[in-house]
Amino acid sequence: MGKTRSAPTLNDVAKAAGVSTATVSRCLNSPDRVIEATRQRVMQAVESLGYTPNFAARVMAAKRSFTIGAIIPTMDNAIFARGLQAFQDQLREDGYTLLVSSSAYDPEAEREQIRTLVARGADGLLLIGHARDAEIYEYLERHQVPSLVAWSYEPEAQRPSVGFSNADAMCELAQCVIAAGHRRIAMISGITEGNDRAQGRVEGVRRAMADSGLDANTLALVETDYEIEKGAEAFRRLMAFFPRPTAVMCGNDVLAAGALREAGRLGIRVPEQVSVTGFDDIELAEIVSPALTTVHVPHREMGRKAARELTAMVEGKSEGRSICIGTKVVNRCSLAEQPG
Amino acid sequence: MGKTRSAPTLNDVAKAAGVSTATVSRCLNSPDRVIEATRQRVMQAVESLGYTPNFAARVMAAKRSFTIGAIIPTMDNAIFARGLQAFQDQLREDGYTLLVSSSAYDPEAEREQIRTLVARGADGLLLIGHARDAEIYEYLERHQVPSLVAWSYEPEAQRPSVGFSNADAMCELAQCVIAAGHRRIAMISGITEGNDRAQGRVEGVRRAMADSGLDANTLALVETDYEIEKGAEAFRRLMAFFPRPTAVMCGNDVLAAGALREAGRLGIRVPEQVSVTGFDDIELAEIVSPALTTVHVPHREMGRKAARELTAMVEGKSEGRSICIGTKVVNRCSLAEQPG
DNA sequence: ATTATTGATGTAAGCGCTTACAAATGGGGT
DNA sequence: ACCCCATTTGTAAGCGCTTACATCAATAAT
Repeated sequence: MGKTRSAPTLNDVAKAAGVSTATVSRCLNSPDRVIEATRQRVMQAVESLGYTPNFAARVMAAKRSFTIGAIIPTMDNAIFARGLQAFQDQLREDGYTLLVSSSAYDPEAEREQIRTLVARGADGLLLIGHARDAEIYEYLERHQVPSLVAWSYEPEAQRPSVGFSNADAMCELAQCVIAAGHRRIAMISGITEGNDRAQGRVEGVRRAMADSGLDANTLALVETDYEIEKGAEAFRRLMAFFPRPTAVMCGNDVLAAGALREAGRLGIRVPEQVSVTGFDDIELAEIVSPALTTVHVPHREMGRKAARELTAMVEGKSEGRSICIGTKVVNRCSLAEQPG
Repeated sequence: MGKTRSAPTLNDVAKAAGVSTATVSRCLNSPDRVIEATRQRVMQAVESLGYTPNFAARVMAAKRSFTIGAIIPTMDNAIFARGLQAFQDQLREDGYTLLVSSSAYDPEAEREQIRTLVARGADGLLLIGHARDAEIYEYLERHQVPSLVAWSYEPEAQRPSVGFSNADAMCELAQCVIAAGHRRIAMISGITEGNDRAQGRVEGVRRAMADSGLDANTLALVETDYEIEKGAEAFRRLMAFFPRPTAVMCGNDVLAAGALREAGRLGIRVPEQVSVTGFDDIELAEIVSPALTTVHVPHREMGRKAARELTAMVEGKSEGRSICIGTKVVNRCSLAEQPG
């Protein structure tokens, strides 16, 4: 005891098994190219030495990492959690590993992360939304790293994407709000700059208003970060407007949860006095009271499909298609008929 | 146009700048070992070629990755989110990158992830809780990868850890519950097998009961996964007990949120009829109604301190100390005096 | 019996980087 | 003028792995 062994290498295994490094490598990567007896001997050695291949060396030699990178705007709340989990599950099934990092909604940080992930040998990248410098795509092309956009679906964009039309989905919800008799509509949106999902959602509300003969310019709009407290703050501001809005549509469930909380603090009853809606249908939507009327996004489906498409691209089996995911309005309790 | 350039290497930069690869490498890694004029010329070339160092090659040559790995039991809910975010922030400040993966509370998966992270060249590892095979620690030692345990503090464990005593913290909360007059106490715990945090929390409740002269064996205990719906289910079962418990202490806020929701569905008023408590004080605790009385864990502080300690270990500046983080009970609305 | 063919294994050339060491350069100090 | 030392730069040896190609043995075909 006490003998300081250091980590074994391919070479050590080869020696122990009495074969060449090539054979060991083959045992590990394409076992069927090696005869049974040899393989057993090698695996034996691998086992007893407790050998783990050095990833960096492998990537370097094979120019393939079986790693997919994903850059999401935030990990702070659950917006991306479920979809990403499904993405990862599917990747794992197909033999890939996922590396995640968050950009904090900062384009500069995102660029940085993309470079990092590529430098780390990611075989493909999952990006959120389309808004992004062309230069980045050039960089990816140069490094021959395919990328797929999720949480957004724009068939006319040149880039492949897996997601849904944020505008259409929100428009549908807005139509429900209008159908419930609301005329003084307000919206708490995420920051729209550089965020096509947030933009789309605002656009959806405006479109529904215009379609119903309402003046889209009367939409009381507040933009803020995706945080519960920010949602609360925005709601308070909106409630000071005159005439006071009767429905507050939120850019996502997190903002809506904040709005609900503030309503509670202000003694405003939801939905009796003011209706509130969300977007995403994350777990939170069912927990708050009243439970949120929101847009359900099939995150798991989106995640899995994105994974399948991206690996197909990585393996040269697809040029990169765009896939549309359906959303639907789910009616809970936070939206009610506008009284009077 | 159309000319397919491929990613530039150190060599390309060296040629473009008219220096050797060693000089370029030095410009990038220890700029002060290179004279100003040369450095400018090199940086110029780096810039114009759009060069990004190949990470795998760098790790391989330098045997240092400036990457820290963290394996957490789950990403599904927010339990680890805030602490991990702080951990990452601090790491970044110190020039490290964080790689996260989740083990889904499966020891086998955790072992796998640890190997993966080490193979990827992680300089250090953050692990959650102490319960773990000795073999794993041997493996880490052999690969000379320091590791730090978080979310738990056990000075008598040989391994360094940053966290708090789960038992003490829960005991304090249980004392509050008992002080409020509750005698029929129930607990919804996470799965305790292989989870020292969950074990500690149960132990804390038992200890408080024993200390107050209650029979710890009368604790009605249900173990379940950390999911809202599981918490709800467990709560329902507990409410069928006779005599019915007057206080339900939950192993974390997520379970408590589920309990609260089920109470609503069953028409049981909290805290008038039954008190409910949580643990962690994640955002959720304030959102649910009634807001949860829970144990506040300073996640950010824990994350930052863990990061500092682990990097110190990686850099050979520390042998691995254990750091204790203080928790405190926060009184909101879900715990009330036991009537009668 | 001889040759072509197939399959298992070995040989060795990198992959793109860091770094020990060598070489070159440029002052002081004498 | 000479030597010494410090500073800057270059040379080249790996890091641990994969894989194209060479080799070799065994079997099938002639």
